Amino acid sequence: MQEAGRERTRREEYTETTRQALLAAGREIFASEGYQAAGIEAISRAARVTRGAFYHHFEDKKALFDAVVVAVQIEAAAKIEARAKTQRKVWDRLTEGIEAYLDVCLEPAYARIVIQEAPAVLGQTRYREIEEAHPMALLTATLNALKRQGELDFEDIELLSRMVDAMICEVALLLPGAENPKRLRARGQKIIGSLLGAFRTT
Amino acid sequence: MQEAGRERTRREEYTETTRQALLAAGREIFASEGYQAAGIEAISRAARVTRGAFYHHFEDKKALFDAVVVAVQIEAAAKIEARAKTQRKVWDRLTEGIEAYLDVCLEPAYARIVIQEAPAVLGQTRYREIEEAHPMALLTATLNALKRQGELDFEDIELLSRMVDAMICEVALLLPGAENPKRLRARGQKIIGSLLGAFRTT
DNA sequence: ACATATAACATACATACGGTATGTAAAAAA
DNA sequence: TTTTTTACATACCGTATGTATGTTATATGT
Repeated sequence: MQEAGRERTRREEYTETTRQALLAAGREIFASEGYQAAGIEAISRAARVTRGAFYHHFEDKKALFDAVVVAVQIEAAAKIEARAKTQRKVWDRLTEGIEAYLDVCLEPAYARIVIQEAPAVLGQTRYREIEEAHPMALLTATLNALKRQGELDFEDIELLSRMVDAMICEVALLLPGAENPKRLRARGQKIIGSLLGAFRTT
Repeated sequence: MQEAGRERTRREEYTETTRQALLAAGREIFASEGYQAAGIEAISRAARVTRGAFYHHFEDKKALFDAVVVAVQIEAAAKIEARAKTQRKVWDRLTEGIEAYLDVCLEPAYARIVIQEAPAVLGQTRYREIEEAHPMALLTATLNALKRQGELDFEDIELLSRMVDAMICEVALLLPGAENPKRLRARGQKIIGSLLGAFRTT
């Protein structure tokens, strides 16, 4: 049995390290090969362990994928928040945050793992659960702040957030295949801006 | 060798029938079990043939899924077009079409096969190819008509269509889990309407 | 300090599923 | 009538997931 407030043992450090290795390997291979083509054997080898170790740390393949998505989303939210914080006025934070979100969505790993595959692999409900807890929480919070300040007027901020989120992802998925990405991005931002503008009061 | 303009033989009718049976079975089982869980064996059994027949008609599992998605999308486009045609003014056709599109997205089979799984299974590019050819073509055409009539002003109608499409799908995916679907739907339509309103000139 | 238990893996095995190669019967073509 | 082709069925193979069992090092209790 473990004592309550005990020091962290070396062994625990090791295990945490291998767990992280599995997570990192999964992230890599899921991003490059896709969920289905990513073999547990390959992931384990990349983490320099056997499949036994894998199944010791994760229930199954889906569980690893879930963990990867959560990790990626937490990271994304952090990046976005950092960028947003560079602005003082709330409305500027919003536009900066959207900009940052778009940049994140353009990372190939994020696009493939989170946007393209996660909804299908984890199911809509679980996917939204993760999304709501992390990157979308920022959007919702910012829009709510604007609403409290009387700069924005709409009943259902949660829904408005989702719509903006959907539009950002749509633009992000379109960008890699566009013949003029800069222009497309500008136009996309214009559309998103127009939507928000429609509910802007000041 | 086959003659050029020859009559349709009974045998050809039979083969077409089994192909349709496979397609129908695939549609059923993909909708209820999802792509990954849907076994080719199960699909073949449901179509009352063996796996040999399956592989005679389709290259592989993905090919069947592709065919199913195309069929579903063609059907969807037809439904939407029919509903839109009930209106005379182009702008009313647009809103009626959006309404119809939402209804289609709410069918569980459509939501699962087309919206949730198709992008991941077929890949973004192929998915968009199908989407562009069928249900989105209507949206784009209508918006372009409005633009020509001078009722709508935006440079990139294609992009605007995609945005509206994304918003509709977002609402549709949110609806089944909502505690007040009617209200959510109304609010969603309001947001979409606001976006279009932002580019409306008249 | 020593025995015991448990955590962190490795190994081996069972199973299932996708895909392929081959076989066959009926119908169309020659 | 023979020959070929089509539309399947059967048999088989490889691979990937998941599970059950073994092993070793470390932590714990006496």
